[in-house]
Amino acid sequence: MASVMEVYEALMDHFGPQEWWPAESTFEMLVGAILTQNVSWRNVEVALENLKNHGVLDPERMQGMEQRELEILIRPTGFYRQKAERLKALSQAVLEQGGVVSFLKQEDLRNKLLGIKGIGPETADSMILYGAGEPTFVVDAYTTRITARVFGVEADYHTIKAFFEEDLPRDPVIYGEYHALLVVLGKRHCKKSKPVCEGCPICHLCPC
DNA sequence: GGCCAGGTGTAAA
DNA sequence: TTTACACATGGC
Repeated sequence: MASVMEVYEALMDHFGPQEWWPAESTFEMLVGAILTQNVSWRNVEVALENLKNHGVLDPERMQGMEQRELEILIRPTGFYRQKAERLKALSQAVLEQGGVVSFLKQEDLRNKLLGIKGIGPETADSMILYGAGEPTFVVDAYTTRITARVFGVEADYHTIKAFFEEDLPRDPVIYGEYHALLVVLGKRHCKKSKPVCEGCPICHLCPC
C-alpha cells in the first residue's frame, strides 16, 4: 500500500503547487468556506462576485444588510437561506471579536468555530488552516473517497484527519497543498461514480 | 432526467 | 452511535 507521503509527492510532481485558498482577503476566505458547503466552487465564485459588486464582502456591511438581500446575492450556491443565516452568524462573531484578525487569534479557536451554527468540522478546519495559517488537516468528501480507495481506510472525519497528520510534517503549507491536491485529483480522476485512470498521476500507487 | 458538487443540523432508530 | 433526511442551485 502506498504511503501518505508518496501520494503527496506524486500529486505535487504532477499538478504542482495549488496555492490555496483562492481569496483576495481573509474574510472572503471565511465566507467562501461556508458558501462552498456541498456545492461546486464554480457556483461559489458567482456568489462571491455578487457580494463584491454590492460592496458587502465585509463583516460590518454584511452584518448591516437585510438577510433577505443576502439570500438573493448568494442564491447560486444553493441552500441559500441556511447559508445567509450562517454568514450572518459568522459576521456577527467576527465583529464581536473586533475583526477578522482577532477572530482568528482566539484561544481554542476550533471549538469557538464549531460553536457557531453552520460551521462543522470541515468548515472549521478550512478556516483554521487557510485563514489562520495553523496546521490542521482538512477532510472533505474527496479526501474521504480517495482515502478509502487509495489507502484502504474507511473511517470517520477525525480518524481520517489523524491518519494524514500522523504521517506528515506539522506544516500548514503541506497540509494546505495536500488538501488542494486531493480536490484536484478528485475532480479530474478519482470521481464518485468511477475512477478515470487515464492520466491519473497516482494510478501506479492505487489498487483501483 | 439523473447524478454530482471543496457539508451541516436535526431527529429518530 | 449510526442513519435518514432537509436544505437548493447549476453544470454535465
